[in-house]
Amino acid sequence: MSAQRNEQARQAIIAAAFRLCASTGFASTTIEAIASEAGVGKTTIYRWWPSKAAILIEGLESARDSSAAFPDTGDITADLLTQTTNVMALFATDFGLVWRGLIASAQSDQIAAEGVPRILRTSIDQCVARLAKAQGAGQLRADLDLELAVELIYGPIYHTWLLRTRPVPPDFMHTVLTTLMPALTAPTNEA
Amino acid sequence: MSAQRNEQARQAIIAAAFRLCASTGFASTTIEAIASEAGVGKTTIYRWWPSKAAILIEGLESARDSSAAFPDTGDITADLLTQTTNVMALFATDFGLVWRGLIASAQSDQIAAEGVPRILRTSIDQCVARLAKAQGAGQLRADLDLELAVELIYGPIYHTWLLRTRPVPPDFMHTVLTTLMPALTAPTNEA
Amino acid sequence: MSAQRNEQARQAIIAAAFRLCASTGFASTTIEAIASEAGVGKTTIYRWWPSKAAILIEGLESARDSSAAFPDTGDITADLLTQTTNVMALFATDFGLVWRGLIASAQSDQIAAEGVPRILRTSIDQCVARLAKAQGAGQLRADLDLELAVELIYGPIYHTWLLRTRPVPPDFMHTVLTTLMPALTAPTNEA
Amino acid sequence: MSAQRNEQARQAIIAAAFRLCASTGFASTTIEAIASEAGVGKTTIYRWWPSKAAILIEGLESARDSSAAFPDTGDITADLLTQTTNVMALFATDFGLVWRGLIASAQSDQIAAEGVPRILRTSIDQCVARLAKAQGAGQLRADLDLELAVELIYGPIYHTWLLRTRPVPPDFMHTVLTTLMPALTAPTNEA
DNA sequence: AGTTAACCGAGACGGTACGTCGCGTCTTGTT
DNA sequence: AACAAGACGCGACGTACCGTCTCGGTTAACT
Repeated sequence: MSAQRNEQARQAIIAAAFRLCASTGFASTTIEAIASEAGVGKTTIYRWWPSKAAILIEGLESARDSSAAFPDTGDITADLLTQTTNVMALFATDFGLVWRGLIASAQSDQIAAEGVPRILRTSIDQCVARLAKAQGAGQLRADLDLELAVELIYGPIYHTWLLRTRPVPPDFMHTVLTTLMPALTAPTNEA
Repeated sequence: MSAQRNEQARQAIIAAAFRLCASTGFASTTIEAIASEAGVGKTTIYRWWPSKAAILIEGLESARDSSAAFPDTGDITADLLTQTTNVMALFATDFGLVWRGLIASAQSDQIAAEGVPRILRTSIDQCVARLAKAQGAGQLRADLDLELAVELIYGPIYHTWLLRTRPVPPDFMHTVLTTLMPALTAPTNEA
Repeated sequence: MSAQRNEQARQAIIAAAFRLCASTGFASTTIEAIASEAGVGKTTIYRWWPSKAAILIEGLESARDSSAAFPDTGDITADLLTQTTNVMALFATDFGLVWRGLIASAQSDQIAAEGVPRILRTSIDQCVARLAKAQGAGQLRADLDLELAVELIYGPIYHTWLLRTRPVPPDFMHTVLTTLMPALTAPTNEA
Repeated sequence: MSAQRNEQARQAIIAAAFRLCASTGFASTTIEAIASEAGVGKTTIYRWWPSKAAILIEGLESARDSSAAFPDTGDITADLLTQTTNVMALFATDFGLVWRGLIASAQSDQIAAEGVPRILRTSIDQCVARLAKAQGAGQLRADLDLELAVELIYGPIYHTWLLRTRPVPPDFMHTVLTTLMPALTAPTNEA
C-alpha cells in the first residue's frame, strides 16, 4: 500500500470550513467553497466526509477539549453559573455560528442528526458527572434525575439562543439558577 | 388600481407547502414542487413570499388559533401539564415537521428568523397570562419573572425535541413539572 | 356599439415600439416594455396586434410614403443610383434597425413573414414602374424581366446589409450599377 | 491540468441542435430542449457555447466541406449555374432552416453576427477563386471586382430566399445568369 | 339624462425558458 | 493510491416575458 490520507489536506479542509462558516454563514458554506478555500479537490472532501456537517462535526469533536470544562470548587451552584456563563459566551463567538448551523442541519441531514447528540453527549456526561458528585456530597436531592437536571439547566439557554424570543439579559443564567436551584438542592432539614 | 390578489391561489400554495413539508420533509420542499403541487406558477409564489419559510410562517400564523390553548382549571400545575403534553403531542405530528424546519431555517433565513419568534410570542404571551393569573391567585411566587418561568418550562421540551440527546420518556413533562414547580410556587407558610 | 378604438393609444404604442427598437434593439423590445413605455395596458396591445412585429409593420406601412420615392429625371441609371443611395442611407438609420429586426423575425413569425413581403411589394412595384417607363423609352432591353431586374439591383444591397460579409465601400452602388446596367440596357445598335 | 472536454457530449449537442432546428424551427429550439435531446446537462452547453447560434455555427463550420463545392468544367457560366442551383437546393433542405435562423439571429446575437460572415467568407472565397481563374482565362472582364461579382450573383438568391417577395421560378438562376453574365464577361472583340 | 357596453390602465395569473449555482460522480494527469 | 483540477448530468434557483384573465374607471352612443 502507499499514499495514505493526507493529514495536511484534512486539517486545511476543516479549517477552511470553519473559516467560511464564520465569515459567510453556515448555509452558504458549500463544499465547492470549502474545496476552493482549502486549495483542495472536491474529490478529497467527498472521499472522507459525506457532507459539510460531517466536516464541522469532526472539527468540533477533535477540538472540543478545553472549551467549556467543568470547574469544581465544591459549590455546585457557583460552578454551574461559571460553566453556563462560559457556554453562553462561547455561543456568541464563531463557534456559535457553526454550532447553530449544525443543530439546524440536524433537522434534515442524517449525519448531523447523529453528530449533534453525540457531541452533546460528552458535555452532558461531564455535567452529569459534576452533578453526581454534588449529589454524593448531599448538595442535590438524592432522588434527582440528573439527565433531567441537565435539561432543566440547559433548556433555557438553548430556548433563548435558538428561538430568539427575547433579548437575553446579562444576568440571565444567574436568575435561572437562582430560581431553579432550590428545586434541585436537598431540603435543609431545619424543622 | 385593480387586479387584486387571488385568494384561492394563496390558500392552495400554503396548503401545498404544508402537504409537501409533511410528506417529504422541510429541506426537500422546493418552491418548484410547491408551485406544481398547488397548480400555480412560480411567479405567483415569488410575487408574494420571499422564501418557502415565509409561506409556512403565514400558514402557521393564520391557522394557529385552536392548536394549543391554555386550559384554566384553577390548578396551575395540572394545567401546565395538560398544555405541555398537548404541545409535545403536536410536535409529534406533521405540524412538528414544519415547525422544526422553520426553527432550523431561522438560523440562516432572515424571514424565518423574524417569523419564528413572532409566532412563539403569542404562545408565550398566553402562557405568561395563565401564569400571571396563578401568580395573582397566590399559586406562584410573587417575585417570579414569568418570562423566565416560560423558558424554564419549555426549555426542556425544546432541548429534547431539537437536540435529540435521549429518547423522551412518556412521563417526561410530569417529571419536569414535579421537579420544577416547587421552585416556582409560593412557599406554603406552615411554620 | 360604443367606445371605439383609442387613436391616441394606437399612435403611442407604435411610437413607443419604434423608440425602443431604435434604442435597445429589436430583440429586447418586448410587449411589456412597449406597454410601459407607451403608458398603456398590455391588453390594449394584444387587442389590436398579434405580435410586436405587427406593430412595427403597421408603423412602417402607415409612414412609408416619403421615405424613398423614385426620382424621374429621364436617366434611369442616374435615378437608380439616387434611389438606391437613399435606401442605403435609410438602412443606416433607426429605420434600418427596425427593418432588419422585421426581416429577421419574418424567418419565424407568421405576421412578419406576411408583412415584410407586403411592405417590399410597394417598393418593388414603384421600382418596376420606373423601370417599365425606362423600358418603354427604349433605355432598357425590351425582353428584360423587370421583377428580376429589381432583384439584380437590390440583391447586392441586401446581401451586404444583412450578411455583413465585408465593409461596404462608399461608392458601392455606383460600382454595382456601372457593372450591372450594361446587362440591362438596350443594345445600342451601332453596327 | 486535467478533466478535458467530452467530445461525445460536444457532438451530441450539435447533432441535437440540428435535429431540433430542422424539426421544430430555429426560434423554438431552446437550450433546454437541446440539452434534453442530447442527454446532457444545460451547464455543459453553457460551459462551451454562449448561445444556440454558437452551437449551430460550430456545427456548420465543422461539417461544411462537401456541401456546395465549386465545379470547374472550364465554362464559368455553366459552373456558376450548377453551383447556384445546388445552393438553392440546399437552402430548401433542413440546412436552409438552420441557415435562415442563423442569419436572422445575426441581426441581434453578437455571436451569430460574427459567425455568419465567417462562414460565408469561405464560400465567397471559393467563388472568388473560381471567378479569378475564369478571369485569368479571359472569360471575365479584366477589371471586374470579383467580390462585387459574388454579390451580384448571390444577391438575387438571398433576396428571394430571405425576403420571399415572390415565388421563385424553377429556372430562376438560369435567367439571372443569362441576364447578368454579359455584364461580367470580357467583351468579344468582333468589330 | 341615464344606461350600458366596449375600451382603457393596471397588473395578477399559469406557464416556459432563461442563465446560474451547487450537488455528488467521474475522469485525467501529477506527485 | 491519494491528490488538484475540473467536466459531467442533474435539479432547483429566482427572473423575464409570454399571452390570458380579471378588475374598477372612463367614455361615447343609444335609449
